[in-house]
Formats: sequence, structure tokens, C-alpha cells
Amino acid sequence: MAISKPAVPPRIPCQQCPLRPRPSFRDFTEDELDFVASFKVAETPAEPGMAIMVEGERNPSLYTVLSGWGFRYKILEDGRRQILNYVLPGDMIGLQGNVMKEMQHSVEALTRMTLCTFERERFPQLFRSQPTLAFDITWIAAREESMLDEHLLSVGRRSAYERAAYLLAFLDARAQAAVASHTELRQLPLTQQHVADTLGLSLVHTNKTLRKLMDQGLVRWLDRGCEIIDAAGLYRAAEWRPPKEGARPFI
Amino acid sequence: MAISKPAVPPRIPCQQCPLRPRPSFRDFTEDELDFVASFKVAETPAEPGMAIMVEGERNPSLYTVLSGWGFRYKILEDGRRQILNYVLPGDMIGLQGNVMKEMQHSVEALTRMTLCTFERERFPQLFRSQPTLAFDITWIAAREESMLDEHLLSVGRRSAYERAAYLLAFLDARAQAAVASHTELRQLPLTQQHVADTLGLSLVHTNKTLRKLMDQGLVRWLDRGCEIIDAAGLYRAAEWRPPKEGARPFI
DNA sequence: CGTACTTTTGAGGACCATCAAAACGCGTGG
DNA sequence: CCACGCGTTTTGATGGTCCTCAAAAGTACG
Repeated sequence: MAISKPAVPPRIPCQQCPLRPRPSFRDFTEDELDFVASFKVAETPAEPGMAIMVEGERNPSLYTVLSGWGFRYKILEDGRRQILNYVLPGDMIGLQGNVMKEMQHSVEALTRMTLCTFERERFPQLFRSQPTLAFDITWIAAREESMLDEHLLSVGRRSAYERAAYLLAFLDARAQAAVASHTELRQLPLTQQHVADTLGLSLVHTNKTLRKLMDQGLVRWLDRGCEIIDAAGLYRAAEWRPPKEGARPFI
Repeated sequence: MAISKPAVPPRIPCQQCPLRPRPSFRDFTEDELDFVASFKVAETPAEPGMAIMVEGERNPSLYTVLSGWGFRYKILEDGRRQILNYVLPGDMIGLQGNVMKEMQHSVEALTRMTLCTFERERFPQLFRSQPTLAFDITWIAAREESMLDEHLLSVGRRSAYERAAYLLAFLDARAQAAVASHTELRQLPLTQQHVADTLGLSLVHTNKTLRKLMDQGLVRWLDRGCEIIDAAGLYRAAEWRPPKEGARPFI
């Protein structure tokens, strides 16, 4: 057998992180960057459908998404599933594990992902030596809460049509800010089943609702995802208002 | 005119905080207590129905609930309201304001409340000099997120009956942990309208759903609140599982 | 080129919303 | 003390949104 290539792909040093230069993320000092780099213990890949975290288990590590999409969800005993939110590049996964003994939700990869891995036990050190980064952690948690608030408003009080439009607008806006491909190819890697489980609707009714958005020429549905055709029109239909947050930190 | 009593009631020093001795809250060191005491700028009362925070406004201060109940909510332009969560003694109000320019939700008092007031601008100081307290802030944010997750699961995937049972069990459990009156008088200071706006249901249907819980002898409805008659039965109906969290911090 | 997943469509029924109005409790003022 | 007004709870009737069941058509993948 010939000498095989190393299984692990080359690891990206935090100083050259491809996410950091993007306009939506805040600038870091040398010192902060060095700390984060020393804080990162691995770079983990994940394949679509793979479980990244499982409700009820303990997980000694937590992650930041370097690339790809995933989603957080909970399921009831009889199998009913509720998707809570999506995770995109720059988002943190598993912060709750610092507080609860066990994970209270699961996380699954939607596309191929790359995750920067950190260890929980070194968190106290971060809080002791890097107050600005510590504040960033709070920032991140508060942002997640804000998204959940909005989502709860949707599921509780908006009609199916409003919910669908709002979700797609929300995800498109996040995707633009986080991955900003600028290639005009605005795609969301979701199935209609994911949309249904996010909006609290049945698959059948979700399909009929999305059809209305399609008939208006706002989006198009591919086999395993959605393409935004008329973003401005979609935002209008959703009565979307961009959240007023400052430049975004991430670890 | 005779010498009038001072308008402000005597302020409770943090060192003698009535909440701290309760078993669900974690112990603080002298140092931490002194810091929190210096951090507190006022003690503010709030009457039922009063707005504590308003969506879209900036608020330089944030609060910890010393006594009483309140709730967080959002409203759509046409008046549809979604209650996001309730705030009980020991809970923090307005943490999101540290991140967002403007408040993304409103907060209203449900009963008469007493609030400990803090100033946002002194937060960096807390993060610099009190890493344990800083970590507590993250803890609090993560706990809120966890409650929202569960709530979203309810509204998205549970039936009206399941939702109602779950909400009452959830609030009873929180009330027991936070105020623990031990007087066997388990009351929740809500109207059915609040329940409806929390569960994403109409008032009429909420009433018919709560009736089922009443007919089973689990709860009783008073004029402006709900009394838990059979807590064990209610928990069973709700399939309630207590969250596994450690001793709870608060600022 | 079959198999598994996803999207689509139709039909019937359950759950929940809306409309309307009555009954009840409570505080206020006559 | 009673009348009044207001907010809350309750009930009935009707209709719409959304669910469930069932099955077909389309698409990717090995």
C-alpha cells in the first residue's frame, strides 16, 4: 500500500479565518485572535444528516460553524419534531451545555459542515483572562434569544403564509450576512419537511403554502432546497425588518 | 404640613437579599455580594399593567426582579400579541438591550413588582473585574434560551390541551422554585387572555381547553388567576419533566 | 433501472378561530 | 346598600385553517 495522504485536511489557523474579514463580523485584536487560536482544539467535519449533538447527552465540546448549514431541534416522544433555529457560519453550537447538565436539544447537519471545536472546561479561563470575549459570549446568547423570540411570535401568531414568507426572508438575510456569496445564487439548503417542522405545520399544508409563494414568482423549489428569485418581493411579503444589531462578534 | 415620610421605601441591601437564601439560588462570596451591591443603583416599584420596557425604545437600565410577576411579549402591527415568557423573582429583565440598539420586545408587570435597577454602561466593569458573575450572566441567558426552546416546541407541536397543561405546570414549577411560599397556596396571577396569548390560541378556545383541566380537578380558575389544586396530576397531564440545571445564579 | 426521498395533488374531517352575547365578579360612586 | 360599569369568564353557533390519509409524479443516487 502506498503512503496515504493524511486523513485530516489542513487546519485553518484562526488568524487566517475566512469568516473574520466579512463586514458583518467585528474586528479582533491580535491578543484576542491568539487566545481564540489557542482555545481551538480541532477542526471537525460533519456530513449532511449527521447528529452533531443529541438531546439528553453530555458533550464536553462546543463548536463554531466555519462553513455549512445545520439546525437545532427537539422531538416529543411520539416523534413530533420542532426545529428551533438554524446554525450558519459564525454561529456557536452547544453553549447551553455549559449551563445544563445535559443537552436540551439536538443539532443536525443540513449540508456538509466544518466545525471549529472548543472544550467546555477551558471556559472559565476565557472568562478570567478575556473579558471582551466573555462579553461576546453573552452577546451571542442574547442574539439567539432574540431570534427565538421572533420565531415564537411567528409560530404563535402569524398565519401559515406569513410564517413561510418570514422564515425564508429571515434565512435569506442571515445567509447573505454570513456567507455573502455575491454570486447572486441565493439558495437555502432545506426540504419542505424542514420548513414544516420549523413553522409547526404539516408537510402537506406547508407545500400548499409554499406554492403560493412560488406562484407569485418569489421563490422556486429545487429538489432539496429553495432558490430565492425575487428577494425584494419576498421581504415585502414577509414584512421583513432587518434586526438592528451592531457588528457581530464570534469566537 | 407635618413632616412627611420619605416617598422611597427602605431599600434592601443585597447582603440581606431575601431571595438569596432560597435553595434554588447559588451562594455568593462576600466579594461578589459587595460588587453587586455597588452595582445596584435603585429599587423601583411597578404596578400591575405598567410597561417596564417597550419594544423599539432604548433603555439605559436593566433589572432583576426582587418580587412579583411580569411578562415579556411582542405585538404585530395589527395588534396580535405573543407572550414570550414570564419573569419571576430572581429573573433578569432587559439583558438583550446590551446587544441590540433597541429593545426587541416589551415587558409588562402582571402583579405589583419590585425591581433592582442596574446600569448598562457599567457592564464592562463587571466583565473585567468579576469573571464569575460574568459567567453567571451567560448562564442566565442560556437558561432563558432553554425555556424559549421548550416553549417553541409547545406552540409548534403540542395540541391546545397539551400546551395548556404544560404551561401551567411550567409556571407552577418556576413559582415553587422562585417564591416557594410553602403556604400550599399555589396561585398563578394570570388571566385566560394571558394564557391564550402565550399559547398562540384564541381566548375562546383557551377557555374551552382550560375547562377540561378544571373538569379533571387539576386547577381552578379565579377572577384574575389560576389556582393549582392537584399539582401532581397537572404535572402528569403535562408530562412535565423538571429541567436538569444546577444551582441557579442571579445578579 | 430500481429504490428511496422529495414534491405534489385530492378528499374528508378535526381543531381552532371568529362572531355574538350572556353571566359573573369586583370596585366605584351615588 | 344598591346601581352601574368594566374587565373577565363562559357558552353557543358557524366557518375557515390546517391536519390526516392516501397516492401519484418527479428527482437523485447507487
